[in-house]
Amino acid sequence: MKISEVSKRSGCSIQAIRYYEKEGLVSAPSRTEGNFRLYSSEEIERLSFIKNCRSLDLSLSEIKHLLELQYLPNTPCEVVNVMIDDHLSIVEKRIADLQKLQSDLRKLRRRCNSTRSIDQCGILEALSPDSNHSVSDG
Amino acid sequence: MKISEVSKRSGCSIQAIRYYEKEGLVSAPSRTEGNFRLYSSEEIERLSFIKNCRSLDLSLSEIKHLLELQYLPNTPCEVVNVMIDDHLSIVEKRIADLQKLQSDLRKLRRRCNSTRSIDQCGILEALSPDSNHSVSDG
DNA sequence: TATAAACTCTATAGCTACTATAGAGTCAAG
DNA sequence: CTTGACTCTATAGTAGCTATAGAGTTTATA
Repeated sequence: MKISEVSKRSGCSIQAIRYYEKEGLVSAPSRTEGNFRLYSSEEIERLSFIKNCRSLDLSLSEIKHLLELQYLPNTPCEVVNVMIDDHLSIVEKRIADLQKLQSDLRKLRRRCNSTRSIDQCGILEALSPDSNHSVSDG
Repeated sequence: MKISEVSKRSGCSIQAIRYYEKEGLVSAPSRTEGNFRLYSSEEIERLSFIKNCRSLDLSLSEIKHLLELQYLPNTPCEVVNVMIDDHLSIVEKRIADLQKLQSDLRKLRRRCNSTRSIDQCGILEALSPDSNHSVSDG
C-alpha cells in the first residue's frame, strides 16, 4: 500500500504519517524503486491506534509510551491507568479555567450594549487599567 | 522608566513587551544614549490594557483592533460587543469539546483497574482499532 | 509513444504568543 | 577599575501538525 491508501484507512493525514515516522511513533517503511513508501496492514493498525489516542488529545509522547508498553505484555497496567488519570486531571483543570474565563467574559459583555459609541463603551472602560470596574468584578 | 520598571508595573514580561512592540501593539519608545528603551507612564496603561485582554484570552489581533478603536471614539461600539460575543462562542465550544473528551476519558478509564497486566489491559484494548469497544462506546 | 494528470518525495515556512538562551554592550556602586 | 545588574539583538524552541515549492514517479489516455 502507498501512503494515500494508508492515510484513508487510518484516518491520519499523509503529512501526519510522515511526521509520526520522523518522531519515531511508526518505523520507516520499505520503499519502492521510485522511493515511494510501502506499507503493510500492520501499519494501519498502529496508525489507527495513534489516531484513537489523538482524538482523546493524548500527546505524542504519551502515545509513544503506550506503543512501547505493548511490547511489554507482562508489565502491570497501572502505568496506563495513571496516564489516563493524569490526562483527565489536565482536562478537568482546562475546563475549570475556561469556565472562569467564560464567566469573566459574560460579566464583561453585560457592561455594554450596541447603542453606545466607543468613548462610552462599558467594555473598553472595564478593560482599561484605571477603571474601577475591573475585568473580574461582578 | 526602563523596561524592567514597566514590566513590573504592567504585569507584562520584558520579552512580551518587546514582542508587542515588534507586533505593533505598542509603538517603539525613545532610547537612551546607550540604546535602552525609555517609557512614559502612558505605555504602562496601554500595556496593562493588553494584559487585561490577554487574561481574557483575546488574541493579539483582537487586542490590536480594540486599541485602534480607541482612536475612533465615535464609532458605534457594536463591533466591540460582537468581538466579545464571538470570543464567548469560541470559549463555549472549547468547553463543550473538552467535556466530551472528559466523558470519553472517564468511560475509557472504567475499562481497567490496576491489577491487570498490559496484555489484559482494557484501556489498551479499547484504543486498538480492531476492538469492539471503541473509545466513544458506553 | 508522448504527454498530461495524479501521486509521491524532501525540505522549509508557518501557525500562537511568547520563553529561553547566547553573546555582547551599558550603567551604577564600591 | 572591576563587579554585578541591567539591557540589547538575534535566534531557537514550544506542539502537532498544515501548506507550499520544486522536483521526481507512476498511471492513464490520446
